[in-house]
Amino acid sequence: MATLGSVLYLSPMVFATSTSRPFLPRQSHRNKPTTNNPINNSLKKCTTIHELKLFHHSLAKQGLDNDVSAITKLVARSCELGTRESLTFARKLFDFSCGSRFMHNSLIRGYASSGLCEEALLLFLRMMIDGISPDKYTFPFGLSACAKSRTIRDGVQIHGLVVKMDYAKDLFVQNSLVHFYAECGELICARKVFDEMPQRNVVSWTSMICGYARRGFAKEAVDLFFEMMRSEDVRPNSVTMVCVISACAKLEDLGTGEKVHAFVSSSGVEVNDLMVSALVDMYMKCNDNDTAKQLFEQYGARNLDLCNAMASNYVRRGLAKEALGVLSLMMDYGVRPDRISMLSAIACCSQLKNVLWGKSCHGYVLRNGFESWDNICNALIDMYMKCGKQETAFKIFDRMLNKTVVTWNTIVAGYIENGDVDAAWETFKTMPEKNIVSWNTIIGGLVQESMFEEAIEVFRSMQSQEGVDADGVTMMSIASACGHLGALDLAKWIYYYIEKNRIQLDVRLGTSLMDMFSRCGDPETAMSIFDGLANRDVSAWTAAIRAMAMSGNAERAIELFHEMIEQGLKPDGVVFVGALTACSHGGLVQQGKEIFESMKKVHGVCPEEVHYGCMVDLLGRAGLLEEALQLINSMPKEPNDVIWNSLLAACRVQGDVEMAAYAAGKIQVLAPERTGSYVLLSNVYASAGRWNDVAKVRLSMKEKGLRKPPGTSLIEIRGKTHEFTSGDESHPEMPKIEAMLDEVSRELGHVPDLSSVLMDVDEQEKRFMLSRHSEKLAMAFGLISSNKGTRIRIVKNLRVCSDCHTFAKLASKVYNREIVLRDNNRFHFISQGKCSCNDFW
DNA sequence: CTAGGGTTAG
Repeated sequence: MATLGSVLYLSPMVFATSTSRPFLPRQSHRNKPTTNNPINNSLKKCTTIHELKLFHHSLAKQGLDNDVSAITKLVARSCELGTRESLTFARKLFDFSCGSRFMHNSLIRGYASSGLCEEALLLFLRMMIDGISPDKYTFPFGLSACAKSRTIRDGVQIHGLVVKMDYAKDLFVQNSLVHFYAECGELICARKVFDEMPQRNVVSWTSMICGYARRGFAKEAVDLFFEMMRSEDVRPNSVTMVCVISACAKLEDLGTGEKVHAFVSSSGVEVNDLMVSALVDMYMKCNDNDTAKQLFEQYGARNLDLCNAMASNYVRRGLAKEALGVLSLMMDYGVRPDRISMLSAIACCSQLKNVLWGKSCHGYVLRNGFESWDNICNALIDMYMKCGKQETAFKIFDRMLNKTVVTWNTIVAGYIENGDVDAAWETFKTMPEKNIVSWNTIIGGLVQESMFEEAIEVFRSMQSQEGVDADGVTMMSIASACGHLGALDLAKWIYYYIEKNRIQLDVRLGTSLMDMFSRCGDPETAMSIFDGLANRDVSAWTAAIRAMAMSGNAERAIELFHEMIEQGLKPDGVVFVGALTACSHGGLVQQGKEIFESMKKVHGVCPEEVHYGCMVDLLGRAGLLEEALQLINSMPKEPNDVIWNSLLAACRVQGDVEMAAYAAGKIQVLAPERTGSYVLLSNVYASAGRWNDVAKVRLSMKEKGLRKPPGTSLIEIRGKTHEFTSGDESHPEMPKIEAMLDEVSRELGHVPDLSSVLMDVDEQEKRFMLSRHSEKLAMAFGLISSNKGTRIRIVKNLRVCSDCHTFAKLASKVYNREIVLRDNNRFHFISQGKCSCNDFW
């Protein structure tokens, strides 16, 4: 496959600099009657400003340069070309001549169609001052200028004039009004004009349908299309079809899209390039790649618009390679990329972080004069920022005349991509305008940097101070932040907030919420969200499996896994991690083995390191340490530290000192900075009473400058989060907490498991240190400060210690409390003296 | 004379 980069360098013919193409108005599908007038015929042959000027010369030579009819025709043709130069030329002739109504109309139309809307409206005004009244042609041109430039005030004035001058019954004028109001976002006004029309033609319907579709009312657009099909004898044409197909694309509803497509095939509406592109775009947006590809192959890669639709959809999904493939295939056919193609191409370079290709795109942009377009500049800034070339990005940024909110957002996102949250925040604070994407960018950046509380704080100020409404993307970030904090009250509030504000709960948001509730220890709510999801993809099923696995319900997790396959979904690497983790946590050795075996054989998914890690967990838990070691040695790739750590953790539970030392040795070579392995190893030695070895491990940690990070536990009481650090006695309720701890150990007969203390100190000291573990402090605080019978939820940053685990089980029985303890590895649902982990973690 | 898809940032 030729890459974009290579084609850019190797095909000078394709990439030769072009003169900017004249802005020709779209061809009418009707054939215009040919005239035999010699002036008309020779004017028709003029396609450049140069030829028009020559024609003017020849008129002068014949003494016809004062002939009103000839000059009028020349002006009209000049306006039709629609380039800046031809319009200037037309204006000169216009200013020297009498300026008939027809000539005014021609010029207003020319200005409007080439985007010089202000000029068009000024001329409209001057025409009336000069006492030439507008006619049924002037109004559509003027309204089209207002629609294009979104100047509502002027358009409304023109509407008033239409009524006053009694043109309100003209079909063309009415259609123009519908289009104008719709384009300016005044859909209610547009609909009012539309509803009051005594007769409507296909343009009326199409304008209204298109207005809905473009303003985000895709459902209304599709409904109106079907209403048109039912009620009137008006038949849709290809323009109507393009509009309604694009509405289906925005709906992302395959069923409706297919219905409309079926109609196209049966109705005999002429299929043109634009319709095929719209269809391909629709199928891609509805996730039906096969049909999209089929159409793409059927209609060929020579179609610029079609390729653009394919490429932009690939980029949107992060498939940069595929997008570049389509574009280079297109270029192989000799089709030159336009600005839309370049938008996709630059976004590809940005995704691939390939600044070399990015630069050649930049060159092509400059050679073709695309850099005057804001969107192209935004894409280039994004590309240079993501490639770490901030200076180049800012050069483009400084030169931009129309910096929009998108431009600023691009800069903020660029900083975040480079991990510079401070710069992102400074830019965010000072940018002249913010929209929901700006907020989502900064909130997402904070979450990415693990600044969860800060993210939630920004989210709160976004609504309370700025009055900005959150959307689904905001909520996904916030749900992720909340999940990391493990704060269930907050999670419930977030769920409620989404319902209250009618934020659409699609699969992606649903999956985020499920993970949030799982991580907050509420698998029931996670599953109820899953039950309510309409279109479950593999990620959604994975979240459900994870929820069940986390809560210790391994059997249900495996059932879900099989149900998913029965429904015809293709499992990916991630869902296997979920299923295998479930087996491991639930001790389902045989099923775990079967699933692992089936990965490659049945489902064609190659097991990766994580999957081996799950298997080592699974075997180790069952006491099959030798088998686990064999599996590690049979791995196709060199095992990493995570896998050895799984074995080490298993050795701790099984009390296998020798293998523990072996595994720890491997980890210390592969990842010397991992403190966890030292701690686990010293745990093993301590359990075996080998204090000399414990001391050695501690000494070697000290030599390497490693310290065991302090254990911290979080507990949420009535919406407020309390943090406890191991040994920290600064909490204001400390006397009560101490009393509670004493009560448990004295009266409930809790015998401290002194082997959990890694230091060789005297017994009393050990006892004291144990009693000040962060999770114990948090549990004691939870017992005294929450209502009887309520669950106690604690989030710990490290693995829970075995003495604290025993303590929790005892407390759950004696005080009749459920305790949910989340550590850095898994959940412990503790109730009536039992834990969902079956004492293995 | 009036209507058209794809358009960068999260």
